[in-house]
Amino acid sequence: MLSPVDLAAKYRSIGRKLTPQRKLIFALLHENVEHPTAEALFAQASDRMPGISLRTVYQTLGELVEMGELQSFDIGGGATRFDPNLGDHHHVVCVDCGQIRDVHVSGVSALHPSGAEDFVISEVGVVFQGVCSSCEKSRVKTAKSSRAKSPALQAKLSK
Amino acid sequence: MLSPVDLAAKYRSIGRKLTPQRKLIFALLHENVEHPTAEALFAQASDRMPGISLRTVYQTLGELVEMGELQSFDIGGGATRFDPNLGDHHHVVCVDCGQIRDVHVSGVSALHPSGAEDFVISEVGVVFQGVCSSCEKSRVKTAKSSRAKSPALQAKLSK
DNA sequence: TTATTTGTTCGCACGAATTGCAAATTAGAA
DNA sequence: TTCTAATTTGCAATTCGTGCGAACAAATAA
Repeated sequence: MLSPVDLAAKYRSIGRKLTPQRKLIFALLHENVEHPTAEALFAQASDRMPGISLRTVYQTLGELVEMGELQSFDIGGGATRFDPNLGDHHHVVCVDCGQIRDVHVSGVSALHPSGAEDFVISEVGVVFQGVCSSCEKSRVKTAKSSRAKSPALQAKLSK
Repeated sequence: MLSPVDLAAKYRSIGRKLTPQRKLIFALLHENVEHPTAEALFAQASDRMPGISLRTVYQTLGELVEMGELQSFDIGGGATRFDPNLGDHHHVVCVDCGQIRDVHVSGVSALHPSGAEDFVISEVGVVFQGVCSSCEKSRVKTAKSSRAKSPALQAKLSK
């Protein structure tokens, strides 16, 4: 993570300014490991800086991504997620509660796609889907009643 | 891929009907390897069946996913992509033109996330990002002029 | 065959997530 | 302190989907 001084320098180097809003958003991103959405960051930012605009949050996030100081990704759910972790990592998602966690995965660089020989690959992303332990627990209780049927059948029956 | 007869049977088995609209959408999905969005399918469907509703397309896609006859995924760009390929496969995306291609990747099941020991993993998805050969070619021409600078700087300069 | 029930399609309104634009502010250089 | 370029904001407009109710269609019962 960049220090405030370095961040200011980085902004200056491209003719931009490190404003209080930018400083706050950058700080919030690094205090947070939940891969927040823009709206979530806006909510947090509003607490510390009442009046900050959602538009500014979007704008700043976009800039940081462009500057290479932030990663963004989509994994369903509609909203884009942001991750200040620039290191080599991947993600695990709980299909139940939606939490996203950074994980390390070895062996990823050894993966090679067959059927894309004409591509020059620059990045590889791995996403694991599963159920976290706390969701698994609450799931057990209702397992017999609600999870015995297929999703399609459930949908039909629930009408 | 399910034959029309099997698809009808599958629909019947859950008390639903294989309507002309459903038949068309299913067929279009299987004629298409571009992982279309709902809107794209709607456009294609409209050609063959003028008057079909976008609402019906969304509805049918949702059903097929629920029935396990279709996969859906998000990889940025806003719209959900649909893939009728139910086999074990992954995706490659061209960051330039946006094309998405199915690829086979061996060794995926051997990947294990460290930092998520409390998760019960059910699925793993791998997405490769890169540039396809045709984009690579058109890229070369403008390489010296536009790609020598960082994205951030380019953005600034293009104002 | 006609009436009835049940499942579908469709149009429309609404909601969430973003982005474009122009006016009002503010940070920094001179 | 002054001035200029960079920023922040609010608001309208867009895109992607979903909820809902009315009009339709298909299968069934009478």
